[in-house]
Amino acid sequence: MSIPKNVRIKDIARLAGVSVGTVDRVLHNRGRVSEDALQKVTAVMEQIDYRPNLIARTLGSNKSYRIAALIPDPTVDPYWAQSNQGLIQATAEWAQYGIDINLYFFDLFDKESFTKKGQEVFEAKPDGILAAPIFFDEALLLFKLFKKQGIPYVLFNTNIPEVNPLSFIGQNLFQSGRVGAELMHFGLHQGGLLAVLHIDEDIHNSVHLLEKEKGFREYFKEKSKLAFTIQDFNLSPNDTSFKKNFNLLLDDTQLKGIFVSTSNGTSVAASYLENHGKKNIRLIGYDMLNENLNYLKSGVIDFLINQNPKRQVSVGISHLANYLIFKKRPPETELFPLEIITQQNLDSYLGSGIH
Amino acid sequence: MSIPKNVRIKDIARLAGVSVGTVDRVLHNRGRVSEDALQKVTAVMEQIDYRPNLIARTLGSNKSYRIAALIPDPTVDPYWAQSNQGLIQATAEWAQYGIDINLYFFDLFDKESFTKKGQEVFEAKPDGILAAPIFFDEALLLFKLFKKQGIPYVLFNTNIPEVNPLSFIGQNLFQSGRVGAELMHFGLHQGGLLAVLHIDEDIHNSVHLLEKEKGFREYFKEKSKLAFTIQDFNLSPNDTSFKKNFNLLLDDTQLKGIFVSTSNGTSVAASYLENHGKKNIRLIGYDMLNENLNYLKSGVIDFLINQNPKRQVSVGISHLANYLIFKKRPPETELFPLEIITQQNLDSYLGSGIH
DNA sequence: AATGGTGATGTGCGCGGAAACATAAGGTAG
DNA sequence: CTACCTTATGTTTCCGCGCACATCACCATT
Repeated sequence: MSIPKNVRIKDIARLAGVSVGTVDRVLHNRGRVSEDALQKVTAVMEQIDYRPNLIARTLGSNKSYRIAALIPDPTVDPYWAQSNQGLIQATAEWAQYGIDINLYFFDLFDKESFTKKGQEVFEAKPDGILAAPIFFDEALLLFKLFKKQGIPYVLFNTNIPEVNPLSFIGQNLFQSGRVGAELMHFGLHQGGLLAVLHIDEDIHNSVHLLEKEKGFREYFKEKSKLAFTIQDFNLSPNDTSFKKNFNLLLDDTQLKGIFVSTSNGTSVAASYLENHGKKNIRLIGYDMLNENLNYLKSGVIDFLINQNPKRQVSVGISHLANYLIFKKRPPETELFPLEIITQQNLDSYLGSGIH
Repeated sequence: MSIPKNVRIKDIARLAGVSVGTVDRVLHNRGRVSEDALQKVTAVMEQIDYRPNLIARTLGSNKSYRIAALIPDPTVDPYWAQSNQGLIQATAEWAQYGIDINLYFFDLFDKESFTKKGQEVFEAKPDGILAAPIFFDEALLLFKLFKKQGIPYVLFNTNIPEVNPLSFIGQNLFQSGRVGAELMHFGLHQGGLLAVLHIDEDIHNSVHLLEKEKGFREYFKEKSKLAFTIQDFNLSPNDTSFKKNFNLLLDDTQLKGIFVSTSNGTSVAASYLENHGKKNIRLIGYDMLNENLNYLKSGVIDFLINQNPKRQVSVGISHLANYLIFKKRPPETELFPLEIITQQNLDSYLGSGIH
């Protein structure tokens, strides 16, 4: 076994009969290199697998980068609070590599606030951007601007393929609906009514919630031999008729299961279900928010599908940082596994450092 | 917002009024420092959050470390083949940090082979060891030896707390059995017979398989309102009576579900179940081996619990490498999440880079 | 008093790459 | 022909740390 002592720029220079400066210029196409020298260097390069020492590169350059993070205000929403946790963790992790993360929080229910904070990001001229572009039209405009400026951005949670982000991080929502359906189906041995609830204060992400519903419906159409009716409800917890409508639904003797498409909605549904006292209704929802975990432990919620907002963010930052420091291109889209959380595996998820 | 320009050793030296050499000696408790100087330096250290620049440290030292990996021969077993994948990946990942990984494969069914390969590792005097110590007694002897030598070792898959590894990476097997039971229970609406199968060519890890069974049984005792009989079987696929026994089990009209405690056994059980043609028997097993995945896709297997051998190894190497290079102590035990794999979330797991 | 030992402290080099800087050759305009 | 610019190329410095080595003060031994 030969020891492939890592090739250095110095080695290439020696082999090509030029100086390290020239090799450096060739490697970074900085020009100012004669045809002759370029030939010699590329010839050597082709024969040798040169992999620059990233450690040395980072140390030398000693640049510092500013990344702007544009997410909904974490103080008013537990889901986005988890994203923010990811940011805090990433800040600590990347500080010593000269990555500085600046936070821009916008109001989850106010499109104008998104645009305003987006403007602020623009004026700050960061070296990279991580964002949850939950308002489609506004985000479209904003990121076309960033594209023109050549500032790289990574999107998470919600994709906007039209603006061609450096990378998108999230989940396959359609498939996520199918997983929900599968879990639901697994526990049922007779037909009946299934409810798909979109409980949200706002309708901005209705398109995405609908994806989950479509997957949920498709699975049942495709797989189930039993007869199920699937009804969907768009509810806002602020609505006055919310309580009435919900209890009406729970009164239906045919009701067998509830699938909630939002993380915050999951615990709302759970609280109603618990108060109503009805047993044997399956409840499947999203995400490891504290309230959800309590209902999972007490058995009101059967399954949670984990979207892992914290890790989405931390991977997003990591992609940006690697791109800025090491010029390493991240995957165009990174779809997270659709993790299934139950009463019994919950602790193992909480305990593992990854979450 | 003040910019906390990263503190360097030089800064500490300046603030404490000593030279960088002295600071260095204090930081690494190398001694040869006067009480006076030590006071001054520690005083500064307490006021300042010094975090050494790992980049510079690695670059400068430019040491190379040899890690020995002691695992069962991956060519004869798909489970250990996945572990080996993790090793291959880790080798590439850590090469540029000067980490050299040497492989030592032993025969999964031969204790002497384990001891022999262990001896070889010992003679090679590596800087660190990653091992799957599946033969308890032999491993006990071996690692006491390494402990005496002061060579750090990380264990995975199977723990031997008696030898105090630098870190153990694996899963809570008891809880894993509970998860299996929970999933089983979720799909059943009437009592009957449940079988726990330990299908293994060998009995070496019987203790660990038993942990899973204990968890499985406890869950049902604790949670189920229906009447279940749980029977356990120790089977070896090489055994002549294997086929007969298995079909006898499947003929039992009371049989409602099968829980297989081993990854290789899972597909064996699945093949018998499929051939027998009996429907509505739940099958739950372990790990994303190719054969298992096929049976999961075709619906013979309902759930797989993922032990993630590949990631266990890659995390193990990462812990060792960080310890050797950066002196960063890994957690004493790192228990992986008990991931639940189904037909519908399978692709999301295969697609995500983590697995 | 000269020598040597010891412990405390400071200095300087090297790691690999990036980039500023220095040098040398060649060409052009006045 | 000189002054000056351009382009190709080589040389040096810097990044932060670890470590080998140099230095120095102090004390003991002969």
